[in-house]
Amino acid sequence: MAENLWLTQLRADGCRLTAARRAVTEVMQSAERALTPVEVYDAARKRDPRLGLVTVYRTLEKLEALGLIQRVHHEQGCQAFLRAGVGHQHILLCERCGRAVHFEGDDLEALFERVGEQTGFEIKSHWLQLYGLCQDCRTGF
Amino acid sequence: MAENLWLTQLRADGCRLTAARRAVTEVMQSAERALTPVEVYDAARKRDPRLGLVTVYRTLEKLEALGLIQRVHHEQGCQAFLRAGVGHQHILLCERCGRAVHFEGDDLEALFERVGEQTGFEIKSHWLQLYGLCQDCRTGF
DNA sequence: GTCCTTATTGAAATTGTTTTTCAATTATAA
DNA sequence: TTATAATTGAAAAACAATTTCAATAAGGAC
Ligand SMILES: [Mn+2]
Ligand SMILES: [Mn+2]
Ligand SMILES: [Zn+2]
Ligand SMILES: [Zn+2]
Repeated sequence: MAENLWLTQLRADGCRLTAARRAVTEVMQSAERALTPVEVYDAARKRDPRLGLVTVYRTLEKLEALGLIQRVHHEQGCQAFLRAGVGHQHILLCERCGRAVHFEGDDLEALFERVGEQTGFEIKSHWLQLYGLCQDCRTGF
Repeated sequence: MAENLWLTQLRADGCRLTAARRAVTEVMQSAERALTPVEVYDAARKRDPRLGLVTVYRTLEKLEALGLIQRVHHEQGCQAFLRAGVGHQHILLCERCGRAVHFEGDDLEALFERVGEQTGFEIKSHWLQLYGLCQDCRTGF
């Protein structure tokens, strides 16, 4: 069988393993940057030419529900998906090529404390995204 | 005349002051939470019943270009607008009632330093949003 | 105030995206 | 194999945002 982890997860969730799901899964697993549904569609049809866009939407929804991919918010347009990070991580995006990297270790407790006191809010969660230039995009290309 | 600041800014940008712009401006200036274009439309029509949704889109675009309002990204749906913060500020949102508050004073230099070294990225900017419960929503209401 | 120019407007049409519906297909367990 | 029910893609529908365009009206010139 030699199933990869995501497919095993899908199966564990009661899903059938279809050509469509394999194609979308492979695309998302190997993507270095966040992809829109249409981008996933175009890439995945190279593996399964009969694939429909509707199924891409449905599969992305499923993968997101399983925590295998996550939505990436961008200044203009927020419908791109990326492999999810493990545990508590955030994303660092290259402004030029779009490459996405996860990082961890942000320590914001002191900030929460102070902001909570100043505003009367009880801070529950946060959302942090960094932007920059990746190694390749810095050095020539 | 007694024009308020946003209208003055619009005029300085060469805009004419119309009923539509006054209505949208007033709505956005007094909103305690981020509003979608349709929400702005509904609220602003109470002041200018002839207002069209297209003009709401156009006016929001203009106000955003002038830096008077900003887009707020939310897990489901990212087309809401809010008064912009002054200088370098971020947003704190109430998960229950949507109330939005600006705060400042996040110091992330050490994080950037470390993440930059680990990833090879040159960090250019960042995006931070906090979620929680506002005073009212914590205490009964 | 009146006139003139031109930015602005709203309705309608268009475009683009996401969701729903449904009959045909097909993965999987028996 | 066969039976069953999940899954699929096409088409339609719903929704969101943008473009087009003739009518309107803001604001400067007088
Ligand atoms: Mn964090
Ligand atoms: Mn900051
Ligand atoms: Zn790059
Ligand atoms: Zn609240």
